[in-house]
Amino acid sequence: MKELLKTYNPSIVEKKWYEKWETNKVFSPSDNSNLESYAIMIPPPNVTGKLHLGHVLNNTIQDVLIRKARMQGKNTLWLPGTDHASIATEAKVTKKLKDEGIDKNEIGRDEFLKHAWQWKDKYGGTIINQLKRLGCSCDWDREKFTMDDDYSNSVLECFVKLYNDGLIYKGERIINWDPKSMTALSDEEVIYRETKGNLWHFKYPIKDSKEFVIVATTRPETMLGDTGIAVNPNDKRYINLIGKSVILPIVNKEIPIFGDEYVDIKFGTGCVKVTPAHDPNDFNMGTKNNLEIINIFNPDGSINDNAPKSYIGLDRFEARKKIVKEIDSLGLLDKINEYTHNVGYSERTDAIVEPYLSNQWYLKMDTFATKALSVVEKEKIKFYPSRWTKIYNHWLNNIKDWCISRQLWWGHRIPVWYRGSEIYCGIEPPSGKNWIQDEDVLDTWFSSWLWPMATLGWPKKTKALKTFYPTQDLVTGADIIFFWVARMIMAGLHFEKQIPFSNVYFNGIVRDNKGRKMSKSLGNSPDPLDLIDEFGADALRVGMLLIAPQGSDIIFSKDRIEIGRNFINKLWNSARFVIMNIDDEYMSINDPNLKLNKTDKWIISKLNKTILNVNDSYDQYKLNESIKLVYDFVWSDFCDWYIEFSKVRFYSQIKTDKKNAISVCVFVLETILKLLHPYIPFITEEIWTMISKNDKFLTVSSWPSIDKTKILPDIENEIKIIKEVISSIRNVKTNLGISPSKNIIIILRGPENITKIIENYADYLLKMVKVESISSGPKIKKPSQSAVAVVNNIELFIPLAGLIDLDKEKRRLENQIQDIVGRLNSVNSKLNNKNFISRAPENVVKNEQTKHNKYMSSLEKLKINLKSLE
RNA sequence: GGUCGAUUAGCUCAGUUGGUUAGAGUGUCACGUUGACAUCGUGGAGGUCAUUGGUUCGAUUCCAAUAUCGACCA
Repeated sequence: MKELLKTYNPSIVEKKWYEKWETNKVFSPSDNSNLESYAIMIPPPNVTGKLHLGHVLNNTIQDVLIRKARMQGKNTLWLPGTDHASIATEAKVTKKLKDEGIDKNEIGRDEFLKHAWQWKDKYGGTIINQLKRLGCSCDWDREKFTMDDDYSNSVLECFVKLYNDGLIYKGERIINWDPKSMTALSDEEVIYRETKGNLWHFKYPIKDSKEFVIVATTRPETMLGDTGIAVNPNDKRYINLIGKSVILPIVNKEIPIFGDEYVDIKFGTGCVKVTPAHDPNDFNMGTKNNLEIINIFNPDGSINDNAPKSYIGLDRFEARKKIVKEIDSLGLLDKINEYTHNVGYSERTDAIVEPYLSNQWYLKMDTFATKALSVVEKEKIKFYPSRWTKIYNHWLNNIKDWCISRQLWWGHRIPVWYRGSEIYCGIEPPSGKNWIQDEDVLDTWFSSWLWPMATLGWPKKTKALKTFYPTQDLVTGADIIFFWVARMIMAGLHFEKQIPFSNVYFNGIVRDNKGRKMSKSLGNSPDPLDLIDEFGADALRVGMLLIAPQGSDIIFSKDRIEIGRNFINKLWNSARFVIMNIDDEYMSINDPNLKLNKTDKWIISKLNKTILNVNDSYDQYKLNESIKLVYDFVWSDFCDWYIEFSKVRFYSQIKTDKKNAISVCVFVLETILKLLHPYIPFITEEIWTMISKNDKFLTVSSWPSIDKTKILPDIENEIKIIKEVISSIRNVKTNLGISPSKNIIIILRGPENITKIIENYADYLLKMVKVESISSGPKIKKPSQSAVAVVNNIELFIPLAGLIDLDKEKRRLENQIQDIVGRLNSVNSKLNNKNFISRAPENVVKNEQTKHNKYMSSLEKLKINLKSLE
């Protein structure tokens, strides 16, 4: 007999199994297999990032899906990797150098990149090791980094193809400029937040007049670049001003007043200062009305030498203060209103984004968008939850060209070469001298949109690509639906003419117990590794998933992980009990010598039902539901009832009884381990090794099959009656203050077909609720001073002479009567309604009538018994 | 401002062709340890299913409006 520790200790077990799995390459699929393929590409985290709870949720879901597919016998690939996160990484390296007194621009591009690679080598890999601690079953041999040589080559080839197809162009436009990292951003990288500010009203003197126009602005500093004043031509207040001009204060320059219907008559004063170089709407008005375009900012957000001398070099916010002060001193400040408006911030650096006229590379999006819309509309790609489809559609229907160039060094350098006015696109420079490569790199998402293909070797026609592309499922946060999901769909359709995946599961956001997002600044984000150390990875995984309904945000607290740990411990102890009792060779479930009794058939029936429901839940990507089903089966069916039933046979004098019971226990436990393995891989593998005769890893064993012929409603019903009898006796004992260990006898009055069934379980009633003897009969007399329970139309009497407290028993019966009366009222209100009888479906009416009869019968019995106490 | 989602027990959440006086875990109360587990067992209390209308024989479920919260977009 083996003896296990009373409490499960995850730390040693988890380390041991991960090493064994890795050494034995159980996570590595074949590129040459006839089996059905199943692949998931990890959303690559930032290479120098650290694991947070969001990653835990996201990657646990992927691991659950991949482990189940693997057990289902598919050729299963979960491909891991990381991305280079251009802006964030460059900012970190720049800061590190600055702290060491090194200026990035002084050391130059090549030297800077050496430092960046050192940084990557130092911090890269941290998150990969953390994923291993979590139990992720990725094929680590295929790990990719978006700046690996082969991957980089894929990105550049992609650029060249698109350039040659005329889909990439360079253009001068107003873009979103991040003055902190000094690069252009795409529209998606700007986050708008409501920000308290002011609406400053300035008076601009009208030329050759003593009058003014009043303009309102949230950004006074931009006035240095004003080149016109716009009014709505339908605005009667100002119609006579069109064609005149104003003298721009401070700059002292004449600028025209013109009419443009774009101006909102109701907003502000109805007069708009126009700064074409620093506002997209002004840019449109400016080009339409032939205004001068004056850029007044340096790339770092300071004022350049297009401004009056005293402003040159000032930071934009310093300049703002100075402008307001100077306008005021000129007597031209009309008023200042408080004003809350949306301000754009850089997603990566949180700097206020500056609209900035700049020459950038763009990708034309219209044809990409049309195709990407179509595959989702036709449900070739499905979203879970489906509501994200609308958001996806809306974005694609309003899409603008994608600004893909970034003024950074860390990333894929744009493969375009210049010589004088000549331009050439290619990975290698053309022959001849003096070709200079474009200085910019590509947006990080321009590399990760190729992720499902380039990780498999695209554009080379590799075996891996043939075997695993298209992939099946993608699991990601909805916050990158545009950045990444939509663009992968575009890239897949354009380059491989195939969707990159069939299903997209959007996992929710992990929040703290006050509902706030986890963030570094709030310090409300626990380190997952600490949680793993404290509770074990299995507990963390199952704790998170139990509270993670499809796509909903989850409120995190340690309590949840304790629930996970408690479940792990419960499973451990149920296994401990089974293992302690394997002192003999147990039988296979298919052994003809195995004799199943009704409790065996019951648990097997429940088990098959559970597998059926679990499979259904998986099919709908309801992973919280499927784990809950197994959780309930393990705890409420297997542990609470089946194991308790089995103890009767474990301690029986008949040897075959024990052998039968332990055989079924082992079978059910093995199946439980299989069902739970995707969720809690470590402990299930550990227990599997201890009980299974099979020397294969659980990780690569088979997913349980269903035998519908073993789902037996009659048996389930019979056991239900027995459970009710047992619960009723417990209820009587507790409520009357009788010790659970007190032996009792019971007397059953009612139809013999039912009372006989109950009598068959005498051994169980003795073991579980100390029933010494049972007598029964349709008309047997109720002993005086006995408690009563009504179960399935049977009166169950417990003689308690000298022990019974009549008041307590009365109260108990009155409570039960009250309950039944309530139910009866509800049924009667339906049955007394003629419309219900005539219009409700027959089976519903019949069901209500059955309930009515049942309640009436119970009520009658309870009432008589209550009366007999008086 | 537009679009979408949420609102169920003290707390965290389940609950689909509309039909059970609505379920779980946690917390709470009482009781309980010589044969798996106190990270446990047994029994109890606890809900006008946000509000108001509508559809229906019947609404937690479908529809509309309102309130509150959240997300995305402008």
